[in-house]
Amino acid sequence: MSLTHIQSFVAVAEEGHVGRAARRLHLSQPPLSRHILSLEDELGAPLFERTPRGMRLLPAGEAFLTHARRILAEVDAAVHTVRGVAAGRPDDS
Amino acid sequence: MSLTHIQSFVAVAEEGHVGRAARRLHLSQPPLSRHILSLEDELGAPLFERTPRGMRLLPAGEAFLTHARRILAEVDAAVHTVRGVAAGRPDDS
DNA sequence: CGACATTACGTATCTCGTAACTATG
DNA sequence: CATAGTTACGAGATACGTAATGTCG
Repeated sequence: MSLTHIQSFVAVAEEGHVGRAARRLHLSQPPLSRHILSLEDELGAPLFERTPRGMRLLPAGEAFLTHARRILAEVDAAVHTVRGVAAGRPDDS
Repeated sequence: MSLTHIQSFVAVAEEGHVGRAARRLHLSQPPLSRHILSLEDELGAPLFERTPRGMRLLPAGEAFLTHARRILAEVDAAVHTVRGVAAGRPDDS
């Protein structure tokens, strides 16, 4: 599992379509589709239901989405905190 | 930044040596050293002070360590939650 | 057949490990 | 000169994009 896969998952969950999420991420559909499949494979469970209209979150996907957002937010916070501390600002982690 | 880099950082922070952390991660020194350098490059600030005895955390590194542990714990929680939900257990995220 | 996702496949990029190098007490 | 980290470099693994292939209403 990589941060890239997690970002891809969040984009697909929010857009409901692989194609639309791909445009948002400046990526083509196939790699993005592979990110999701690889994530599902690694977790051992499907996260989306495939419909002719696109991708709909399954309960496992909803659960993962909550954590995924927290992970990405934490990464962001880490970056900002380190830059702040390195610049001499007090640590607000 | 990747989860691998973050795991590498935590191992080096905890061991205080690249070489020892590399053994713990079943990796050789050079890739591990590169993970740290690449992290520092991406964050725009050094995280460790290099001493003849090994690596000592700088304040920016201490700040990053807190977040890094939180990120890895959150990833772990995500995996367990998804597996639980997929197995029909209620979501305790 | 239209609107999607997925698979095939070749190329570019990344990442590893071995070996060589650098630095410091 | 011993002990640490870093840089060079070639080989194997990854990940991209284009094109082809499902799949389902």
